[in-house]
Amino acid sequence: MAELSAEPVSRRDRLRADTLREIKQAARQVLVAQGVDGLALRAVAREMGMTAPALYRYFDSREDLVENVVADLYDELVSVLEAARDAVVPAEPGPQLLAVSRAFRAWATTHHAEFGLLFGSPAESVGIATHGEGEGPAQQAARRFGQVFGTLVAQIYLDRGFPIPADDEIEPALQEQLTTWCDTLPVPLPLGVMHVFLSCWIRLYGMVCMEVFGHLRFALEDPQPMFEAELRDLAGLLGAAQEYRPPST
Amino acid sequence: MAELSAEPVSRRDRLRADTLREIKQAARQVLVAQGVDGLALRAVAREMGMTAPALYRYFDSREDLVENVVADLYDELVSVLEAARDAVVPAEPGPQLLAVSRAFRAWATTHHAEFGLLFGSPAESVGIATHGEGEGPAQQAARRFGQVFGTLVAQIYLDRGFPIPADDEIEPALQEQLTTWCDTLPVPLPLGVMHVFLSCWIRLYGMVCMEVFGHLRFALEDPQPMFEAELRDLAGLLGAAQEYRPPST
DNA sequence: GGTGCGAGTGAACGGTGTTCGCTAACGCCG
DNA sequence: CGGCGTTAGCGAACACCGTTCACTCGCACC
Repeated sequence: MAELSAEPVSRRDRLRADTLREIKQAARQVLVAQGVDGLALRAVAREMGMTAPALYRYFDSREDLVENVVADLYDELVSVLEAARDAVVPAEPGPQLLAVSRAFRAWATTHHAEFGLLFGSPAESVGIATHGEGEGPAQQAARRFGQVFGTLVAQIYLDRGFPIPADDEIEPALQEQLTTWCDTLPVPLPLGVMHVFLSCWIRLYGMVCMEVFGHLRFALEDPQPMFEAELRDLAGLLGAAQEYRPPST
Repeated sequence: MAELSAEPVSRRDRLRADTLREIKQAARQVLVAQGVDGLALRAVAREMGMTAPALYRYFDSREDLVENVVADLYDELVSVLEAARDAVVPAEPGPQLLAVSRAFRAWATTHHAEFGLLFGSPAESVGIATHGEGEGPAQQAARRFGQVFGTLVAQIYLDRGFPIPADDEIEPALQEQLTTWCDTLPVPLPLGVMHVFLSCWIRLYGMVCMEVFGHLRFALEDPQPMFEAELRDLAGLLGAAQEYRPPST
């Protein structure tokens, strides 16, 4: 009952896939234990009783490994967000977006190093490596991540709408870009929705980023209340002000 | 006429200060040329015809050097922002804030590596190094940087006011923190002003950060129009909607 | 059952941050 | 003016890094 189908999964391939998983898992452990810059090939290899050159059978370079770890982290984050979303009853997009946003902040604040890798400066991580050409696995995973928020906002808009700027209120240069972006979506939406979504995401990203990177300590010791205030404001923008509820915890 | 006063500036101290300046300048050149992770002690020393161990006469560690470079970069950024502010005629705080915000984005987009060092993940730069204890030179410089925006917002509020939330509309936990922050200011301001300022700064930071770190490429090719749209929105929040003007360039 | 392929190793190269012992020049004081 | 202490700077060294290369071993397949 194992491989009835014509899968070309030889025993070797299976072992290889296992080691590949184990490497990424070890890399992740090193990442959380030692931080981003402590993520050394030799450390990863040591973690799993191997030597550093052996890793080159599985990844082209440290950069390549990091990129795959990033992709895995995105996928894990997406799972966390989806779990938070699906735990909301009744399943209305407004409260779901609140839950997902809170889950995002919770993940970020409890996964410092990982968050820095995904959302910090890509100077020494990834992003421009496969620059210009086809997007690497990290970019694709990042896209899946964005879709969690995007589809919820789209759902809210389609369900009952919220105030959006008219097309001619948007600067032509921005209009054009939003249009080409909009054309990549399966469901056509007004440009104003994309605008509002971007603006909301910028605020959420800015808030969480500043907190995790410690750039909010000059004013706030515990940024959680400020985060909730921003969240309430964002809910208002999406016409869900009456749906805002204080955090359950 | 040189040192008539009782300054204890011996010739040695003067030379030392000069070399210290030269080191930081060289470090900056290496930073812009090689990026953040290329900022190696040996590279800095090579740049100025020295050897790496000699740098330890001036800095405790690479971390220490980077922290001082960060402080210098903050100061330079403050100078740029102040120049942009003072070039506005007539000197009204609304247009000045617009100019400063645009100058901030311009500096960020043209000084990638430096921006990442100042506003990116502090994992491998600075910030938690002097953690808990007295703030290092970088923190102080960051404070001066924030004041450029803060005083302009305060000026706008004192000049003609803008809508702010009442104290009892702010969650108690946030109220308390805003109060302790407010108490450090020379001029007492309503808590709502601090709230609005924080919210605006979060949006500005989020926008610029996402652009510089490339996290906006999934939607926009040229983030400038979106930045202007956000700016106009922020001007509206500060009751300066009618003062908004498209960028001069 | 031999053979080829691939996983894994150890050594090596050039690079890094950092420490230590040394030299040599400089400022200060007698 | 001469000796002395301080200090800037150097070279070697250590441990670590990413990466390459020659090599061995064991499994899979013909």
